[in-house]
Amino acid sequence: MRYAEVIVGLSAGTADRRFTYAVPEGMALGAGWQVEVPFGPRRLEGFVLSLKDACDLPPEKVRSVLRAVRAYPVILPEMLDLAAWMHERYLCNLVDALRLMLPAQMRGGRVRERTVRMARLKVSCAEAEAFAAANPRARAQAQIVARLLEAGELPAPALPSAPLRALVAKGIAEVAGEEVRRTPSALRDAARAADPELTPGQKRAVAEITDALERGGGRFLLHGVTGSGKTEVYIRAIRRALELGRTAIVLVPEIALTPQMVSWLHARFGADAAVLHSRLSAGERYDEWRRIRFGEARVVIGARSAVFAPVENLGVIVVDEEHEHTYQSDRRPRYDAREVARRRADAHGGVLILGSATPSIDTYMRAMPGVRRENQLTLIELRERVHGQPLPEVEVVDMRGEFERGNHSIFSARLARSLESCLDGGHQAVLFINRRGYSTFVSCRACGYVVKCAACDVSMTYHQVENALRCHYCGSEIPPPKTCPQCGSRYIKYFGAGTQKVAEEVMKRFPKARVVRVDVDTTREKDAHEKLLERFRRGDANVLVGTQMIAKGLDFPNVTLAGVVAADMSLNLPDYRSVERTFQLITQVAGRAGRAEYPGRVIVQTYEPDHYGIQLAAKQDYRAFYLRESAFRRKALYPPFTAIARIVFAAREAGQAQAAAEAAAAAMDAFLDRGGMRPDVVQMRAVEAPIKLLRGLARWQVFLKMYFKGDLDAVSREMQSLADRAPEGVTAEFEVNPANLF
DNA sequence: ACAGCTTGAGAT
DNA sequence: TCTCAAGCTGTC
Repeated sequence: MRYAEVIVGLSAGTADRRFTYAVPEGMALGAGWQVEVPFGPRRLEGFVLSLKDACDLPPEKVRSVLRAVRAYPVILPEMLDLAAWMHERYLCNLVDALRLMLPAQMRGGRVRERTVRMARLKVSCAEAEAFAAANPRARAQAQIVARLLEAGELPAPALPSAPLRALVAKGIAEVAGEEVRRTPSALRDAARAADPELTPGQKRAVAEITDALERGGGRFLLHGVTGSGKTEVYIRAIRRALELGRTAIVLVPEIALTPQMVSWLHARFGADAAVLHSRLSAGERYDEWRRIRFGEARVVIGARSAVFAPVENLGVIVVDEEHEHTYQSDRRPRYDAREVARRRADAHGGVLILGSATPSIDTYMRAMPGVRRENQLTLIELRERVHGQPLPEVEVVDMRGEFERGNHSIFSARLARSLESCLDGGHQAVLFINRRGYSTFVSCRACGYVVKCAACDVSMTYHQVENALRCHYCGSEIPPPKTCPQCGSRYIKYFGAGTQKVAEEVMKRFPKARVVRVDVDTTREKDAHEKLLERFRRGDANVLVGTQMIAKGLDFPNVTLAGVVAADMSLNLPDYRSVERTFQLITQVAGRAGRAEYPGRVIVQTYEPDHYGIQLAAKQDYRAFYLRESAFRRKALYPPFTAIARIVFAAREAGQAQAAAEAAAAAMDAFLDRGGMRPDVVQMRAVEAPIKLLRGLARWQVFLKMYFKGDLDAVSREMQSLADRAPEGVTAEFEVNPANLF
């Protein structure tokens, strides 16, 4: 008798272990297979971890596997190991890790087979034509016959159903389930492109990476200035991997924001490329997954979750724009795709490439000397842009001076002049403002009241197009007040500028401007993002106004001006990474201008022109910025020199959240003393969260900061278990080095 | 997740 | 001493 060790599809702590089932005689089964098993009174999906020949449980307790859901292992052995590692590393249930590894529609047992019903003729061409001629009154039927004669077969849902049914009933046509692969639109009809000539820097980078690939792996930080052609380096490394019979994964921060990366890869790898991302339809995603699983597609491109693509024999894994925080999952399991990528590369003896023009401080530090061997990255630098264009000049404009000179508009004289001449010259401009909506907050001049969301502790943003105040955290909307809700005054004023206002001002002041606005509000619909960018690419629009979602990877040759309307907006956020993020934003924005033959100009408006983050970004001196910023982090005891962990407690009543946080903090105190860990901990306390009310729930947190050398794993385990035991009515979320501190 | 069981405080 | 509901435990 054979037995299967199964992880059942129940995401509960007490069920998060192996259960042993008997394998019925003759049932094909193996590690990584998806099964259906009896569990108490219910049937559940499960995953086989391993098979064995003996079982020490009393026989009456052992039940049998009901069926194998699919006739092949859905999870490869390497991925089973990966799930086990994630279980340890991210303190999640094993099932939750396993479930990340297959598309949503394959979970939960019953999955429809992915067939499209196709209609085709059941009789010869001559007979079909004869039928059409003999039945002149059945025009719709004749039309279908004509279309089928032309096309051979057509998807049944695309044809009028009543006449089609009639044809089937008469034996003229038939409808059968046919397996059809749905190819995502991005992959359709892309032309194969030729290889461009590499710069000397690119050649060196490719040589170093492919060398490592052939010698059993390596980990690289590819630090290349904007426009230095990092993508081409990825492509050549991937090409080599394919030549060696291996596969590749390319991760991008968000697929909708980097359509060009998708088309580049497809242009170079054709049908070898597969795309995985959240905006695919269920069917598309399943088909792509299967193409990958069965080796039909060997290059996978996708956002965070594509790191779990079921490739075998992985040779290259690229994490593009490595510094983006979208690589950290905000849901459980709270994995970091960069870590998972590294782990997969190691498991396959493959190469990991982290690429960025502005690496995170954390990553760059690992490319410096003196780092522990297992964390070490090899630094490869691309210092020159591909066509030898210079990096654009960045001008920092002091907005305080503008105000003194009587210019109260959102554009400095410098930016206004530059935009004017850019448009006069027939070129295009990109303007960034890191806030969507029209006005960033609404306030009463008489009493100073600021309109806040009723469910969240944040001020509401005025959206002019919708004429509503909107909360950017929970999405709720209210009509703008005509009088102050607090003092009744009618002097309600709108402060600050968002994308809507900037777009409006541009149209008002520059008659030549044809504006497109790109932010979450204009890109909610499927493909809206691509359509808006396409308008800009074709030249139907000449000014692109947007939030930082447009800062990445855009490559428009006719853009000669890039402007940051208010650089301070991200500089003064209450987060230790605000300077790093501002530096990244300015550098990325600067990289959008002057990518082809015309030189680019970049204008950064700020009220703090002397801030090192802004000055060094203007000089585009990453190394100097790194040295300065890492010195600050070391001194102020911020990551990566320390680790931050927190449990956020949320409850209807502030008192409940506070009590839960204080109880957990007391338990942590006891734990730290018991384990002798106190000296490693910089800080541990219960405090109100920076945003104390979110979606109607009061929030408190246990905030912990500890030295890098401390036993973070042990502390994390304790904090996770405290979070798991949160009292009734209180939700608790545990996070290590969270992407957002609110 | 959910059923079946234990256990504990009030009602008879 | 009985009863009902709220916590606890086990699910191969």
